[in-house]
Amino acid sequence: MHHRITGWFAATARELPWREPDCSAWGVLVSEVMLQQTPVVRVLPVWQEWLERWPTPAGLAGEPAGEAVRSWGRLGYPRRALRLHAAAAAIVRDHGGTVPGTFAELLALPGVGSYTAAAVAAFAYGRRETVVDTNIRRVHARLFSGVALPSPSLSATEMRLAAELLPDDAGTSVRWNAAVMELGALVCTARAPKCTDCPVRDSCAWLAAGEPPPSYVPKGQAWHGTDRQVRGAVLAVLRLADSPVPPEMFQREPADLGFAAEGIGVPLAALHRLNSAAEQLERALAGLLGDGLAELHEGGYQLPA
DNA sequence: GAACCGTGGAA
DNA sequence: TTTCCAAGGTT
Repeated sequence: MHHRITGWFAATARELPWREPDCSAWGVLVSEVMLQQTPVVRVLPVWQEWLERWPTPAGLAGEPAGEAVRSWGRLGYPRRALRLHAAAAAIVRDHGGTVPGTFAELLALPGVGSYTAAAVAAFAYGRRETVVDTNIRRVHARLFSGVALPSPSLSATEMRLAAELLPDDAGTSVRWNAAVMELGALVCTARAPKCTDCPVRDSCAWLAAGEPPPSYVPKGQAWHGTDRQVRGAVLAVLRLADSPVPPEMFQREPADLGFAAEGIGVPLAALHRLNSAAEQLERALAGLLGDGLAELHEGGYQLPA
């Protein structure tokens, strides 16, 4: 099993910049955070820009948090940008500017949970870590448990299985982690898995069981009409604004604002098109302030300085 | 454990 | 057009 999957990986793995041998641990950390719930193709260009602009944690830590949020662009979940900025500051303060290499040290960084800590320790430092992400969970679920999808939340049983499967040798374990993840991303996908391309289809418990459907229906997240949608639209305005945006600008028709809406007219119009209640807009603004994604300056909203 | 947090491309 | 979901983390 290990040989077949790692052999497949060696032959077909994607060339990604954060997988290059000369990629720094900082580059790996940035990639892992950006890849949290965001597809590779959308991360690639933003990652390149970040690493050119901030090749070290100190570079990012030396700039306002708002610059991290602004350059995050439309990757989504912008709190990740804020936490990456905070992580950079912590790395400078507590680790002399060098990304730490142990699971525990990494886990202590803002925005770094058990997956990201294990992934950075493994992929940046070659350590033997039990890496479990959504891809690995799905592969294990099908291959060994014979079910279409893993349960909604990560269980101790799954962690135990992943730990047992991990090769003893550190270098081999790193390749194993990356290979299973890649298999889940490219072949053993959530929808329409490409089983004919799978190197271990002969051993798959799910295929052997006749591809039984999922035992539960994943409930999707609502989007239209939600606070999140309004937050996103407000933040799109703030990213483009080069001066504080007065609250009333979020309420009015952009056409009525005239030259005042110069530069932010498009995202302002998009926000207005949502036609959200004043109460919802206030909730979104308050939420952004509370999360540190925005701050008040001379009566207007702006990205954190 | 559940809720919440963005965005865009594919099916 | 709507739904699904992508290298999760925090509260």
